[in-house]
Amino acid sequence: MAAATAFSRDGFDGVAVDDIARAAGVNKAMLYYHFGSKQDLYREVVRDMLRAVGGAVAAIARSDAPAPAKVERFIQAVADLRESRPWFPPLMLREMSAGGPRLDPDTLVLMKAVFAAFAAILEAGSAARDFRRVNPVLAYMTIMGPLMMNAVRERAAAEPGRAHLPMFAAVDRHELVTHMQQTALRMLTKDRSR
Amino acid sequence: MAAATAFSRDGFDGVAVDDIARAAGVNKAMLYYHFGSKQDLYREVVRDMLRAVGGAVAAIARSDAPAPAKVERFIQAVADLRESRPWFPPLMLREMSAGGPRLDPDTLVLMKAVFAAFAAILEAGSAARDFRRVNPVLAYMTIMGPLMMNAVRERAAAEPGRAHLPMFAAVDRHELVTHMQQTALRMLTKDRSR
DNA sequence: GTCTATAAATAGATAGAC
DNA sequence: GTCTATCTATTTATAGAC
Repeated sequence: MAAATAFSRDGFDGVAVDDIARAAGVNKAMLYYHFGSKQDLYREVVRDMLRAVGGAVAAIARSDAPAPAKVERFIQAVADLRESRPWFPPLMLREMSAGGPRLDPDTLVLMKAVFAAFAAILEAGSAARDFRRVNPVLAYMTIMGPLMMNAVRERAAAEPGRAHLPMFAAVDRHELVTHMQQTALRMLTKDRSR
Repeated sequence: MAAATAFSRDGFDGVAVDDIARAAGVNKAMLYYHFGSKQDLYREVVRDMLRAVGGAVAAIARSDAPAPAKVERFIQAVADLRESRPWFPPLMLREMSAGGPRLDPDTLVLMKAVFAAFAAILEAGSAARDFRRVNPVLAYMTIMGPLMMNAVRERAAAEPGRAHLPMFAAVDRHELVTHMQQTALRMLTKDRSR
């Protein structure tokens, strides 16, 4: 979706509907005909994203793998979603930074489902004594935060004249996933077996 | 600074210079007289923020505490900066999400200093064999990511009609800092003695 | 359904009085 | 240095032809 790319890069206010239309190969009146308003178009983009994330995460939570494997797959899934929908992290972080003024109740339900699936994984791990008890909100932030922030870091790194800065050094995708899987399990497990 | 609050909430394009002026108790022409343009004003806000962060972090890196204590103080300092400058996390995440189009070379130097100080802490820890070798960029993301993302999560949680959602539950500041300190050290240390 | 043209509002920036 | 008034460009949104 062209709108998703534009919104994630320039923000809701930074994008002109005209530009979205041109990028999508239609004209402005078409967008208004199909979506009603700029805000409705934006909401559709956010919802599509949240449905994708929620679907993937819920499937993992429902599976019957051990909880540590579920956490590893959760991290892999979020990393994969970032590949298939590059606008996911910046759009999410922008919306949260703004205080979520364009998150209506229907969209909040979708966000809620994502977190609920993650929390269910933690709960399963605690019940099986694989995990110690951790505040699920903090655990969620600890896993999602680096994945989201690294994605926008790479976005900023891609601009010209940045590559030489150490903080914008390229990080291999597999290295990122492995690091986050290890860190997450170190955070969650009681013993030192990993 | 009123401009910082406005930019962090609504983004560069989402704020009208008129609104910033009103919030600051002056008029628009005054802002242009003193700052030249909206972009220059924005850059001053970002630079002020980065100078504050860089100063705090560099002081910690320079101190002669053991590396694990430095990491703990780093986390505490970032959490404190978020209190004294609430616009810090959203402004940072927004700018990175946009690809940093308003980060000029002088501002990048300030960003570079923050990361350099953090990397120096890691290096000291590795040299003293307190830490295992970890990609410093990933370690930086793993610590900054949750702190930044939790800050904007709380911002979104503050909007009306959100408090009942589990993902917007309040998290005690001390609990956040303690959790991040523990998680960071679990990530960095070879053994699990903590 | 798809387009062109345009209305109506708003924004960044400046001129010029004091 | 500080203000009011205004210019100019841009933007969301819609009217109306086809």
